[in-house]
Amino acid sequence: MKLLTRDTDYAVRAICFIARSKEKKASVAELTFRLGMPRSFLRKILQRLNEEGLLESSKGKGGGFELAIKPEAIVLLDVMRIFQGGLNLNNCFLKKRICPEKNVCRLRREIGLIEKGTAAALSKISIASLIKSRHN
Amino acid sequence: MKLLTRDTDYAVRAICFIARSKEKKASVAELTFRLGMPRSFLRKILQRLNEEGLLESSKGKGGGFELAIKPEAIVLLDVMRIFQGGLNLNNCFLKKRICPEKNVCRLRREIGLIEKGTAAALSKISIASLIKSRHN
DNA sequence: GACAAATGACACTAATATGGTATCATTATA
DNA sequence: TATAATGATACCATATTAGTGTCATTTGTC
Ligand code: FES
Ligand code: FES
Repeated sequence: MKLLTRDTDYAVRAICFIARSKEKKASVAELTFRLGMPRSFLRKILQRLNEEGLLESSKGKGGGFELAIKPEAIVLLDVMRIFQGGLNLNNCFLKKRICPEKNVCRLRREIGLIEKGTAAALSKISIASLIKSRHN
Repeated sequence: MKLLTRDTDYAVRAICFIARSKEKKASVAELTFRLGMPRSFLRKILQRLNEEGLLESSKGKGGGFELAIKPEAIVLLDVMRIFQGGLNLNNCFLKKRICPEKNVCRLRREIGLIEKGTAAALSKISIASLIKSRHN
């Protein structure tokens, strides 16, 4: 299984590119060209990031996307949550009902802890930290 | 996103049940009844666990499934790998080719580390440790 | 104002994964 | 030989993932 899906991945790379660019702003055209992502798909992703408040868009000629908040303030988990809904415990089903032992279940407790650990790790990695090195 | 899919979950619970049962063996009928899982689905899962060497099956009347190895030797990651292919880095695509920066990419390195950490945590939880408490 | 260059909104599609069912064959025991 | 079990395997329904396409709207420039 994959921790990050494609859209999360594209989103992170696009955000990194924008954060690193001189103008602090980029159009879909430029991003498509520089990052080689499918144009329409990328547009959808950027629009979503705009809705969610990570990016800010400007329409019309010369428009594009820029960061809405500082690169230190954007972490992987934020992006992941937008496209994948974050980490989540799966329910245990017992005859199609949610298992009554849910709260005492050892398995569920352990998995819950692991998910928390993973989420914490994903929260430590910011866009700022990613763009320090030359590569996305 | 969910760390474990349904089949992994069912598998773990079934293995726990078998490990805890007096006879150290159980039939699909019994498991279906006691764990309330869809019968056919469970069968498929058990067959797979048999193929993969975690369980051993006996056919014919009085048959069923028993552990092929000690409960201490089965960890969550083993089961997960069988049904979900384990944790895996997603490839970065650049114009439909695998990204040439893959090896120097900061993002990929960080994600790789997180996956390793998660996998390590999943490897620490054995069936033996799960069946110590009364609940799966 | 006309035009071009940009995003907004949103409907649609294709491919794959997930969750589940069903059937017939084979084997072992009583 | 009847019965109770698994083996093998095909099938199905739904959800998720990945991606495309179109028309509307906004904005800067000539
Ligand atoms: S929550 Fe149902 S067995 Fe764990
Ligand atoms: S591997 Fe391609 S940008 Fe990270």
